Amino acid sequence: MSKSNNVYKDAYNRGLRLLEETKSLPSEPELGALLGVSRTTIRTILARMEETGLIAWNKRSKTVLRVPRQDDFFPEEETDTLSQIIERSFMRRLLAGGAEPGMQINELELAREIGVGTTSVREFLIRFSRFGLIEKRRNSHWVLKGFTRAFALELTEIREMFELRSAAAFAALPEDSPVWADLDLLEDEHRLLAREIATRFNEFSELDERFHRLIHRASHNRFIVDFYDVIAMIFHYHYQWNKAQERERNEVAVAEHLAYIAALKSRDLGKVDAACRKHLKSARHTLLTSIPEGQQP
Amino acid sequence: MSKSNNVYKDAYNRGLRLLEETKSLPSEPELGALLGVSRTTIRTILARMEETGLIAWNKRSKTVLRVPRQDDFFPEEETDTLSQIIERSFMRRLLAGGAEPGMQINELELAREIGVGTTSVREFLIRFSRFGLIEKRRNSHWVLKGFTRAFALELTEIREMFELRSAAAFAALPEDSPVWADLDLLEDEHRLLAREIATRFNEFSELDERFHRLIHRASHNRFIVDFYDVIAMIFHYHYQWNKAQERERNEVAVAEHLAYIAALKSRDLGKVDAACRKHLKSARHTLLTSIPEGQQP
DNA sequence: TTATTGTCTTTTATCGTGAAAAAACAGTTT
DNA sequence: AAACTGTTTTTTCACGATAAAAGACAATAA
Repeated sequence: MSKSNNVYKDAYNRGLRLLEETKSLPSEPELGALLGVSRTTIRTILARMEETGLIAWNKRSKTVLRVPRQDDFFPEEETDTLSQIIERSFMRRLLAGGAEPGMQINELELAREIGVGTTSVREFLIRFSRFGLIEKRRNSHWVLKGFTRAFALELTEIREMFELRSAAAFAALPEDSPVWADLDLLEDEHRLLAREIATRFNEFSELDERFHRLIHRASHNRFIVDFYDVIAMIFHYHYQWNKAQERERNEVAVAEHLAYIAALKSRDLGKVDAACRKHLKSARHTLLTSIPEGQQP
Repeated sequence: MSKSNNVYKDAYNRGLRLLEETKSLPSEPELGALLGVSRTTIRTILARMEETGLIAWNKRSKTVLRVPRQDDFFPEEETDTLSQIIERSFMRRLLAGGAEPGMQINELELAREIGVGTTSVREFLIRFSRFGLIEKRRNSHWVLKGFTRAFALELTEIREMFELRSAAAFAALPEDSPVWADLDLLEDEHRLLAREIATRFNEFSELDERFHRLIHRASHNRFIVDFYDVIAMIFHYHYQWNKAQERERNEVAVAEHLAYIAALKSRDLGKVDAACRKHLKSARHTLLTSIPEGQQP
């Protein structure tokens, strides 16, 4: 196998959802823009849709014949990127315990275990190295630095530095900047979530990321914006392994976000600083308490 | 060709220099530690040294027979890593002009031009992407963001944030920390260079990097330490293309460093902050004035 | 018995190759 | 003629294979 066709499969699945809404599909370039793939892939999708009797396709006319059934969709797991598969697998090992700091990482073994080529694993490790959890020894193996307390402290130190600066930049943005509308929308979503926190608390992490990314973007600094990838990645997995008091934690965080948003809207730099600091402090606390004890150096 | 033996060649060249100093070489493991390579490579080196009549090798005894000549050394260019070759080639293109921001980067074309496989180029681009000069479009090509004024400003913003913090951490280090001795040594080197600046001004860049890395290390934060790689990389190439007033610039910088060092030794946070700010300001100015005009967006 | 050498095994670095996906080009339709 | 479809070319992505380099193990010498 040289390259999986997950791009096609994922786009196909998303394309199926379009069939539920319309009686005929738009032009190929339009579909390409809609699904974010090339026309080549669109044509492969259309070909299969025709084959399975979902549409009648003749040049410009693409008539929907029937609504897609559950078994028309490709299985979820076949739509993942190789790097997503590798990352998940790698993080599972990392968090499963037994992954002590200092331990060496074997490309070949990882590749065999996950069932992929070594090149993909290498490329993943290179990409992953910027998160600061692993390190390469010159023409030799990788070393696991581990998700330790030191890591969490170093991460949050930078995060706090960057976010305080971004928040200040945000508050200083002119009245007519479109970000204020974005902020209003996010505020509404927060209020809604706060009201239904009892049942929807697990939707917070996604909202959290969108909120903080909006703030960081105000810095207009690529290094600050990019650094949020590290935070997002850590929090993504952190949310998965630390379910203790998830509802309570998220409830507190939503309230802090609302206070933070109010401070931003007030444009009062003192208030912004205080609200930001308060939220970051509790975020740091949450992260620190969740570090597995076995991984202390 | 599947893998070049540059590790061997480079270690061999460094090994030759040992022959000039001693009459017999130490054990294989010891040599390995000395040259930073495995025993396998050491044995290959010894085998060649024996073959070319440099040493007599019999088990433990490795007697030096003659001093190495110039033609015993492998050519300099054969000792480079592939990634060094690719980086140099890539940067040359980037700085040669005609590399407008937004331009797309072609892996295959790069690989062909440099005469290497696509895998190596891909891995280089992934590694290089953390410098913020290029960006990947999801399952498509890379896009050049370019060495623009915006880039320089974003870079220096972070640099200043990080260095001010590191410098403060440095000054707060206890009396008995070994960094003070390192600082003393660096101070001496600065004084020496200041005295002979007329002839040795081009040695400043290397000293500059060592000095700033020492400071950054005091932060004890991997993200801060790692970020210096971005700065070092930019300054490395910056020094190559901007030779205007090099002597004057370096003379000023050496003086600023000495003031900075004095401030650190005084442990007076106010003085440290002032000296650091002053130096960073002139460093930023130097960098900004050197940005090629043609690359403004 | 401990470090060192000789030998064998494993892992990393790099390439060429082939399928998936993108992009370019050419011919059609409205 | 502008946008679309059909066709061809190019590029990206991922693999297996292979030489370089590292590492492990057994045999040996101090």
